[in-house]
Amino acid sequence: MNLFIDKGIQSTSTALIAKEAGVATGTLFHHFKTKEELVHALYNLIFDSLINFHKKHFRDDANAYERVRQLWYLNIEWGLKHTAYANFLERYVFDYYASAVAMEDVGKRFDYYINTIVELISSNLTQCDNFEYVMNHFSWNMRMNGNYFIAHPELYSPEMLEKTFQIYWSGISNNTPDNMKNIKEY
Amino acid sequence: MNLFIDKGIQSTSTALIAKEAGVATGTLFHHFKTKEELVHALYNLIFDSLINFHKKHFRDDANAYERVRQLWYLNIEWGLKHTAYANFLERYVFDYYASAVAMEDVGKRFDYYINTIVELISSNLTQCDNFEYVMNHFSWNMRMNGNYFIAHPELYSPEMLEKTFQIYWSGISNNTPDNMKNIKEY
Amino acid sequence: MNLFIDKGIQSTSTALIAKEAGVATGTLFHHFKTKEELVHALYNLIFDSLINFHKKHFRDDANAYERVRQLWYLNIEWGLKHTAYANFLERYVFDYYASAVAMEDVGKRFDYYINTIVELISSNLTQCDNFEYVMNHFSWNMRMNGNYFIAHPELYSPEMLEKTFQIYWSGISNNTPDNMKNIKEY
Amino acid sequence: MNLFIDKGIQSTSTALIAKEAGVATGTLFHHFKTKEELVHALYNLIFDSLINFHKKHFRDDANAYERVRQLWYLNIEWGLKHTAYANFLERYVFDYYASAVAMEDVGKRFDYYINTIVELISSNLTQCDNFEYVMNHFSWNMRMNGNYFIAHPELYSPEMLEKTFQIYWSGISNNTPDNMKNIKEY
DNA sequence: AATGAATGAGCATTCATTCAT
DNA sequence: CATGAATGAATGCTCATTCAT
Repeated sequence: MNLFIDKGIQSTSTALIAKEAGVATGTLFHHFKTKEELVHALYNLIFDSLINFHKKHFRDDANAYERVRQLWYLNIEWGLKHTAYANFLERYVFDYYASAVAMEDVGKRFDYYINTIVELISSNLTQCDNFEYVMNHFSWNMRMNGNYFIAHPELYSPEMLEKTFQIYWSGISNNTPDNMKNIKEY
Repeated sequence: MNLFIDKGIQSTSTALIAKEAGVATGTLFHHFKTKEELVHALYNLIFDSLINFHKKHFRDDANAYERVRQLWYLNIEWGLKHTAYANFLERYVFDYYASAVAMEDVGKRFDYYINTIVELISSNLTQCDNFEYVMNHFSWNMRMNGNYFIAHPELYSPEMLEKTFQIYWSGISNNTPDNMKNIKEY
Repeated sequence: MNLFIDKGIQSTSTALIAKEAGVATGTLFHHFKTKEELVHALYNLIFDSLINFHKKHFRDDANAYERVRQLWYLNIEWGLKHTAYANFLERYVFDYYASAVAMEDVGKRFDYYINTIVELISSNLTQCDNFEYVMNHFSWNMRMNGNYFIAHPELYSPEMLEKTFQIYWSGISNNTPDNMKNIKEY
Repeated sequence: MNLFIDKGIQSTSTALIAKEAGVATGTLFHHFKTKEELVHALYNLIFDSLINFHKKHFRDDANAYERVRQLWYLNIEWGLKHTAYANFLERYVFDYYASAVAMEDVGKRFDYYINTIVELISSNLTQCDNFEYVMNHFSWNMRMNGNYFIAHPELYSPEMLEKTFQIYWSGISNNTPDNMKNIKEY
């Protein structure tokens, strides 16, 4: 995992992985048919950690707003607890961006996540009713903030975490401040 | 460029580039000393296109709010005009993320961009006065929206573009709607 | 080794080495990190052979004249026993002439060789008291004669070998012929 | 020539030669069909210089001993006058060692050189009557001494040059020192 | 289950040479 | 005569994968 984070997944050779792991190259291929399978197994391990963290703490009975706030907190706190995991996930997401397989799997296990966004929209709490957009907007902002806190741990505090969520929520929520009503055409 | 977008920069071999370009491999290295130089030359070409688009349309005399809104529009519209350029940039930014050289260069040519954010903060228009955070938050949201419109061109409309900016701005701006004042502790 | 002798070290490709060795190119690089490492390993093997031959037969307790004569004999006889080794060494010495590393290593293991020349000079047996010159003169003449016998094996005989040494010695030595009359048989 | 001396003939690319010469690569091949032809032309130029220097100063009417002494002086002095030429020749001789063509050509133009050695032997002045051996021994010792003076110019003096010849001559000559006492100054 | 030598296609790069201008 | 872009085979080296032990 550390090699993948430091050098990138493609640039890390199986020989180096084996050496770092203290085993022979052949051993790698005894446990994993291909390098990709190894990478995917690591991804699953980490994704499981995330899901389990969510499962342990996520309160399903809260309302949509509270649930989306929970997801924000849980994701970022998990990332801060497991910075290497979070860093690996960033690498993985990018390198396998196009991989439909991974995304389908994510969808299945992220049902509570999806449901939250769906309910958020159907409850008319968001400015935008396009599911994909809201989902995308939520994921990116969460990732951005998680990465930011990992890169600048000294800036982290419960207040700052709450503030980041409020920045997110002020943006997407349906509450229009009065002073935004008359926007001049640019 | 298309190969880089489809397969990634590392995974595109010089042999394939040459074949696609209809020249011999040697010819590549006659024009560019290394593959990296070729990639960087392409990046410069594209970055120049972006900068020139900005220079052509950016009104420096507007206030900070209007300038940040201009940047949002200009970036996204440039991306929609040159989707391949924008896609390449996403690849490049990730693959060379750590490259300090590239970032330094960006900083120098993005002075008007940086100045806008600085003034935004000093004018007390933002919820957060940390330059790096506001900058990061702006860039990511802009990139996200740009990518979103490129992936879903059917959703693009001037109204939708304005809406995405308002979502961004409602988030980061200092205007707190009344109904957000009493946030329950979760 | 044979390829290096026939074509030169630089002009022998790793692909050809592998082919001649009956292995895949990759196998070469499994055993030796670089071509240079392979060449150096071969050199060490051969140099070890020379040193071991010397160690086995060289009588350290003889006087300087007898020791230099021994070196002459041992070098040339080793070359005749291992003509390919000697030929490779000629190639290597030239190609890596400037290589300070190799020369340093040679110096360390050739202490008895150096000591012999030093004592030869300090015993006032040579016409010239410049160490570097005497050393150089000795090495070149020895190499020349070794190569000559390898190229013309039909000319080799114990008498001819002795004669070559006497030609060398008559040149460098300080002696009038009279005091050279009773040379003990080595 | 300087590139060949510094980097070796093979390791100097035609592109670099052209650049150093301030012309386009194509221009090289306009004047010389191949790189080898260029190298050979340079060799001829330098060899001509040597031959001309010999022709200018060589006194054919001297006896064999005096003639061989002249050759020693002329060769080494030419080398000291044209160190780069001499260095190139060393490179060339080695890289094209096996080249029979070059050697044949040398033979034709070195007739006075060959004749000298032949007469030396037939006059019974040498310890050894094998032409090839005496020739080889002479050439190597001359080259060695020439290279030595080029590498250590501070050691050169007319006396030292005479001494090197005497070391050579004491070695190969048939004479007891008594009949070597009255050497005419050349 | 573990090993590590062997594989060979693939990689970025070099370079003598050609040729249209 | 001069140019320099174009060529493509060749080079040293890498690497995911295999397989006999």
